[in-house]
Amino acid sequence: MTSKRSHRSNRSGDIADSPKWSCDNTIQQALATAESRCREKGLRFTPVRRKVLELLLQEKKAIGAYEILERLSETGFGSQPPVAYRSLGFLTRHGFAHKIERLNAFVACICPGEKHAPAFMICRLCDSVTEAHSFSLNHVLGSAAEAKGFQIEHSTVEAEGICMTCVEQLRI
Amino acid sequence: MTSKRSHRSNRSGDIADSPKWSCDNTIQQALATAESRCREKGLRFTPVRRKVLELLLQEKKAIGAYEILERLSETGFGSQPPVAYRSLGFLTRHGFAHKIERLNAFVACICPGEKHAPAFMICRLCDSVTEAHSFSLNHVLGSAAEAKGFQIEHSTVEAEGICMTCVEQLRI
DNA sequence: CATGTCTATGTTATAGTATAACATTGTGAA
DNA sequence: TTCACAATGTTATACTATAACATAGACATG
Repeated sequence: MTSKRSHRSNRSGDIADSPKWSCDNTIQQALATAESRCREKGLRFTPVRRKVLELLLQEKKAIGAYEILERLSETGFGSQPPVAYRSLGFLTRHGFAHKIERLNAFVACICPGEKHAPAFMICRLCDSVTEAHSFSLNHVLGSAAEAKGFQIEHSTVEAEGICMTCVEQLRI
Repeated sequence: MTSKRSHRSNRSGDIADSPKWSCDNTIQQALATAESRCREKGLRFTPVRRKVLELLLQEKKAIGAYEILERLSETGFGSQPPVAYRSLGFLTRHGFAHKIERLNAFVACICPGEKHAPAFMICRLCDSVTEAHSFSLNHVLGSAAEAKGFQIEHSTVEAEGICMTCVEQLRI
């Protein structure tokens, strides 16, 4: 593949790629939060896991396991897929990151360590992924399921379209 | 992988696997409907495409592209991945089938050829996939997006859990 | 401190999912 | 008929993910 993902990025790659969205401060803060959440729960927030979360936090986009892996190995960690997948598994299992199913890629969570059923907005122009929480969405989904006698254990809600920033770019 | 999917099927495979959920009658009817929808829209409902849809209609579960491919080639069609992927692409693009992102697998659509934003209920015990339509769900999702200035073009809603039948089995 | 146990990391190998690119065939309009 | 285009078929390869086993750390217990 010249890849679904890279063709998605053709437009405005300059916008999405260069300026990191969060300042280091925020990232360090998020990492510290994750660390204490882990301590509380008796989980081990090891160096690889921390590094993977840091990499995710540095991006506004979702990143694939192999891109993570590449950056990990540049930093001296192992260079084989399980190294990335295991940390990603840990982070997603414990609510520090999410997998975006439509992209086979991952994002940091904005409310780390909490139980929640988020919805994601994926911009097909700038590739940004935004996490949203909607009580009513989950309520309605729950009702729809209940009506069929279905017990939801995990929900995936992903909307693809155009984000506000890109919509505005188009109007100009 | 001994595979996520095959381990998912360990329980009650007997229930889900043997009896096809729809009688041939219904399947033939669905195929006929698809055929006329295609005619209306000037689309070509070719033999491979028909066969793929038929295979999907025969299952209550989602099936992977390679499983489809295998059955296709047994029936005399080509045996290489694009053969399956192209038909699946056609069927999903035009609303005759859906991809279940969490499973990397496909299901026939229950309201073929219509524009709609379905939600799916995936049973982790019997692997059944049920399509549901909820106006309010889409409404709420749309509102949540609108609140962020996001324009939804396509939505993916997939709930994983336990279906009514399996819940009842557990209670017995 | 020694030791056994459990978790995490690292590696090799391989399975599973998907598409690019090009050759060939079929279909329909001019 | 012939041209243009869509569909099918094939080869080759890219991308995503996990199994299985070896090694190394963490940590509780005697």
